[in-house]
Amino acid sequence: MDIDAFFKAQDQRMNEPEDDMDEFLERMAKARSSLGPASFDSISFDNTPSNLVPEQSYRESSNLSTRRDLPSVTPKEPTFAFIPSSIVEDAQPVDHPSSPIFVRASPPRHVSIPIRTLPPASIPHLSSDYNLAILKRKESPTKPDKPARKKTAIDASIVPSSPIEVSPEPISKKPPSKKPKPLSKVIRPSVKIPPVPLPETIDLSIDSPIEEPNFSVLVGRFEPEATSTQPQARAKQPKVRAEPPKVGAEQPKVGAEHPKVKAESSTFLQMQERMAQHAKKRDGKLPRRARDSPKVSAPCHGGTISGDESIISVSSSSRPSSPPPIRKLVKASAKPKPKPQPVVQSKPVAPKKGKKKEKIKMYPKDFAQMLLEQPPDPSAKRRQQFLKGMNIFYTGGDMTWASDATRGRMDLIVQHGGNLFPVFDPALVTHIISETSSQGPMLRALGLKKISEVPDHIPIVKWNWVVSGQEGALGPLWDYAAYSTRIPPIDVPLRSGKGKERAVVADRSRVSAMQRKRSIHDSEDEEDDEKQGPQVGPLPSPPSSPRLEARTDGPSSSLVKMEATDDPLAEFYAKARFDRDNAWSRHGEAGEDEDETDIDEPGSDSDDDTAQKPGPPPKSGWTCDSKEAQLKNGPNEFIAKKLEELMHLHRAKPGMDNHWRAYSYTKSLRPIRKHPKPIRSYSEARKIPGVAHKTALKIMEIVETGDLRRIGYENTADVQIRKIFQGIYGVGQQTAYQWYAAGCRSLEDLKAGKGGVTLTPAQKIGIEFYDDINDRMPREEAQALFELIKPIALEIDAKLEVEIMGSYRRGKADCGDIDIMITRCPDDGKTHEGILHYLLKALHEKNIITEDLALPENAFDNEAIYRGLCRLPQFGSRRRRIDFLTVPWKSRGAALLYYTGDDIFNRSMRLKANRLGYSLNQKGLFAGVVRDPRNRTVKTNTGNIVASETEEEIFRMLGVPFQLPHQRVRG
DNA sequence: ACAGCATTAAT
DNA sequence: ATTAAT
DNA sequence: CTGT
Repeated sequence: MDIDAFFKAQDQRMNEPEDDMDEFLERMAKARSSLGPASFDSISFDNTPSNLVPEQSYRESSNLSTRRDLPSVTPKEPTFAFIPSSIVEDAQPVDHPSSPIFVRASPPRHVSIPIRTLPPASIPHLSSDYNLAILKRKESPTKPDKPARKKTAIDASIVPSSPIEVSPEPISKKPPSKKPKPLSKVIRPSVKIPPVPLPETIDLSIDSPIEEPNFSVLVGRFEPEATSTQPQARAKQPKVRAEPPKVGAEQPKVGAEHPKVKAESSTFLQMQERMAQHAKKRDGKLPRRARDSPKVSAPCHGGTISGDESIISVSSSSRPSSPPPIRKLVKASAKPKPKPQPVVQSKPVAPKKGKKKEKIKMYPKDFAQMLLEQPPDPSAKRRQQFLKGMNIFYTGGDMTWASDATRGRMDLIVQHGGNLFPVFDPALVTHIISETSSQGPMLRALGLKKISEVPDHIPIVKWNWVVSGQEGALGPLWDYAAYSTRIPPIDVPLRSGKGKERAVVADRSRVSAMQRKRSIHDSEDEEDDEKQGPQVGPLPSPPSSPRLEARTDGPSSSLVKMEATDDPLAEFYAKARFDRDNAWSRHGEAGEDEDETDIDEPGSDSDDDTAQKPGPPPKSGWTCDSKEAQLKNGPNEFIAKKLEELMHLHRAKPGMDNHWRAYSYTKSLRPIRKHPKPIRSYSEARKIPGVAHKTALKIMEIVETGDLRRIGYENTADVQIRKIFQGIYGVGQQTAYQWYAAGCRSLEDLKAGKGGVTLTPAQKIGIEFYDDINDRMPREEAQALFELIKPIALEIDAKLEVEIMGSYRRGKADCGDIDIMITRCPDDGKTHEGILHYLLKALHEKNIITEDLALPENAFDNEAIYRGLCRLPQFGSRRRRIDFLTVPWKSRGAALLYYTGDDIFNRSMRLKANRLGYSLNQKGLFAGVVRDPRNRTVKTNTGNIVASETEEEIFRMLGVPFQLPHQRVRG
């Protein structure tokens, strides 16, 4: 598919007025994707990491875009653009000077959105305001039907970071290079819109986390519509505080009197016109190439580039520049490396049509060259020169024209001190940074036939790597490898966490030396651990690490190696453990052992488990199958700790990516802890279930350096703050994110209602007793409370069954909360209905329960849940979280099982139940559940309860060996 | 390329 | 319909 | 992030 097809799709769309937007978006997406990012010129974005372009850049950057002189298009009514989801991922909130709600994506996704017109009919809920909506397109292959993807999902939480600027006059009149006078006007809900000239593109930032992998964004005017779908969007709006009424007078009215969107036909015409223009440009003006220019070194580009710097409309926020040395280098090196890119005469895409400044199409190489020619930008000095000394060859998605993205990145490379190379010169280039992971384009860009032709010492990393530099230090090269098959050399490790300040310097000799070692390492990966040990160590070995030195000293036994760890006695501990574990598995629980060693990954089996019935499930692999006692204090605990830390960081972040990442760590953690001996090699790590390449690398980093730098990168201020917020009862990722986005940075901010934040009652309590709630209580205290409460309950009805569950029941030494289950045998005709109500009342009176967090819908129901805070009636006692739940007698087993946990264990049980065709919840185990094939979580029919009264029953039904509460620890 | 960790009460 | 919680 |  090419651009034509793309437009065609759009056309088509226009001709079919109403109906499904999704479909359209889908098609567009298809068209777009086949187009390839680089060629899709009209949608570009600047990926500038936020830290590179620190804070105040908000205005700066928005200027940038406005600076671009866009042809003034005066579209009729609503115009919309869709943005590929790929550019908005990982959006992070950033402060905004004037309004807390305007946050910039970070790394700021600077989005230039081409505005295209679409038939209004296809856009639901338009208003008179320019705004954004996300159309979530959740369709997944499994449920590709329309019902699944409702277009209703409009999420107004995305706001233009730079208010859409609309100048009274046609844009074309705007003085082009004019320092973008501050956004002239903000269109707000009320601006009377006489056909307002729209810029062809607008710049905006995305502020809220977007979890949907598939979505599109509409830009347009939202019609205030009291539709049912609207409320959401609206609901969120309030939080989004309007910016100070700059627009003042303009704000009059909205809605009704707003000209209804129509004029489709004219819009369409216009569109056609524009497309025609595009076509013309495409055909007529094939970009003059500088391709013929012999050597790269030759600064002979003047000719090819008609015009001055202004032609470049790099979306990056600063002018290109280049440190002198670079130029030198380039020239010096300029060997005829004339591997001209096999440039497919690809069709230029969505050419910028601007009269004043036309963006000249250039090949990446030419653009790079031009960058080098530019006078250094003084402002560049402000940027961290973390790429200094590196000779970088950058390639975008393909070798067609340098897209805005490519240009911006090249610009950034230069600005951060990198020596940008227009062409790949294996002799000089030290780093290859790519945007693509597909080999084809990459090879074309490099002018090579095989990736393996790239000298080993030259890492090929993704752009992400550069972004990582924003954090203060570049990430480990190997974490950003563009090709998993080609692991870049380990770069100079920054000594433990604090190495942040230090920039990585690419010392080629050292690098290659390391690479050599690396190769050895790799090739011998499978070899004996004893031998391997020494080889692992020598890697980067800056003189700073005694540990490494110890290892490099010579052939050392594993014991010697272990000696290098913090605890001098570690070896003995480990040895002892190793011996014990071995003995244990050999003798004691041979059968279980199998069980132990394999994955806790449920999904794997389902076979033998179903088949098996007698005895302990052989080699199932359900987490819940294997008994688990003490898996702490393993020889790899220090590794697990680090990984766990990282996991928590990921968990604190929004987005599915992080979610699964964290989940993945959860799964690998157990096996790692269980690993009987210290992990010493990459291959050894790889063998551990749940540990694949990435994690193995991390493990090795921990083993070798005692630290995991990724933790530092991940542990940014915003994450920390969000973690604090999430510590508040009733606050999760979303809320924390929103609050952060609203400008809150501390609990005080929240209390003060900064950014328009409003707290729910529960949240207020959560803040008030923040520390208490987040601290765990000693087991004894839980017990004391329980023993205090139980009699009170029994006083109300002596036949109640009162059980303490949760971590207490699992025998933990400290408890995060107290879970008390209440039930009652109904044999005598009575139930515990209403008990909870009276019990709560009594406890309140006795000041044991002090605050309520969540009251049961109906405390008289025999199935209710209460959450609150309690305390021992003693001076100085602290608040403790307490939950009461009443369950029907019949469900007590299932409830006990569920509320005893732990959660991982529960999920595992449930998953297994699912796979076996059951469904397990706190009410019982159900058989014959029919699930909606499109959405497995939807039960068409609830099935029949097959077990619920006792835990044993449920275990048995699921073929899981019964485990005492304390054995159910999985997390 | 894609699924994976479920289920529910409360809001 | 979304969010937090187990 | 892992495994299929």
